[in-house]
Amino acid sequence: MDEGVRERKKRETRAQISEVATTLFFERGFDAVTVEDVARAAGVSKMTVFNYFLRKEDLLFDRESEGVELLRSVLANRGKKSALVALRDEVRRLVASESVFTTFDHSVLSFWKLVQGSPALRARTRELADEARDSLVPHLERPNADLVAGVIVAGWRAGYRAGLEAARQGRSAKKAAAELERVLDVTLVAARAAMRG
Amino acid sequence: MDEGVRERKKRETRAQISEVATTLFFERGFDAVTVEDVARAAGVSKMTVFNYFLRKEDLLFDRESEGVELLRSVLANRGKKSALVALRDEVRRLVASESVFTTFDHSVLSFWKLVQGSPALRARTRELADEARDSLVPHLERPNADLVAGVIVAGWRAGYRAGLEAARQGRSAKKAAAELERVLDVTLVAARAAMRG
DNA sequence: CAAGAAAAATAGACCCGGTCAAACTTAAAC
DNA sequence: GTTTAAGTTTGACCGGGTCTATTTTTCTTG
Repeated sequence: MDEGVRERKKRETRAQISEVATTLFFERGFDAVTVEDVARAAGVSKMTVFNYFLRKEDLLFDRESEGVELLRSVLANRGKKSALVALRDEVRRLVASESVFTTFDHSVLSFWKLVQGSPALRARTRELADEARDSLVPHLERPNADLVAGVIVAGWRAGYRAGLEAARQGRSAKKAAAELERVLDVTLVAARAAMRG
Repeated sequence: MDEGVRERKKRETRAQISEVATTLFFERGFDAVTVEDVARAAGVSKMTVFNYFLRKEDLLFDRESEGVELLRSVLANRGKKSALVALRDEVRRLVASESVFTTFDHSVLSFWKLVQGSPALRARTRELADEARDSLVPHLERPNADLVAGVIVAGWRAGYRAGLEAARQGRSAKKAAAELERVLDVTLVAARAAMRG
């Protein structure tokens, strides 16, 4: 028995809450929805919500940690490549596979707008960025590892912003993705420069 | 009449509150002190505290915006220098003038410890970093300005961490400051690389 | 100097995110 | 079917932060 009734219900409840919450957030904006609103709409108590999600922001960023997970796995299975090259190659692969195009479609633009509209959510993105940086440091060669990790994360954020901005201006998702790739290429150069010292 | 009783009292009250608050924070830790504690100790009401300081964190970071101010003035009066060189020169000047040494003395180490011990304060430092980045962008040459600003801020943060870490390990403030300067030099190289593309 | 305008401080109620303790419900294990 | 443990709920509580109405204080002007 891999999954009893208990486990199943937990998974369902969690998914239910997250889904309901996301819907409400898009309808009314993050700050205008209280946790109790979410709880009521999900047919559950406020405590239960906080039982599944540590912070209110996690209701939205639930699968955002997948990004950190991907980062980790790329660095873990990089063979003889340097961390920098492995990351660059992964980005190229993503852009080539076109799966990244959906990153800059309309739905993600409104997601971005939602995030930008809430101080708490913006703060959470910053926190996630710092976490990514810290988890990156051990995979980089010793001198200046902290700086290099910071540069990479700064580059990722800048690339993301550039892509979203391009998409916001009505350019195609493909062009937006290309913009992301370009900024990341520049970032790679900068990171290498930082690594040499 | 440049300053009536009204202005003077405002200034005094504000200083009083900030001072009392800082003392309490160092005594008991940021999260263990409530705003009402601060208000009571300052002989004032809670509302008055929030009247002078928008957020609780501002009670501690009151003069932290001086840094942003310095940044602004350096960039404004840089003559023909590039923004990057102007910033590098300012850092050199600070380190040479030894005024930066006090940045890594014991009192600032405990300040740092205080900040690191509180999620709210750490979040605020991240917010300040992003604000600094955004205020930097307009002063940089066009292509990749956003990325370059991000690199500079990442470098500044990394340098600061490096200096504090050196100080924490018992090295002299002078050596810690030299460490900061070294990281910033590397950052300059990386930023230049990012600028060229 | 007196009286009213303007600014600032106060008390108090209120909202929301988040935590805690204790009781209750439900599924698991025997 | 009874015990045991996990999960949920309720309700109280705390602290940051906002709002309103009231009072105190300073400034101004006649």
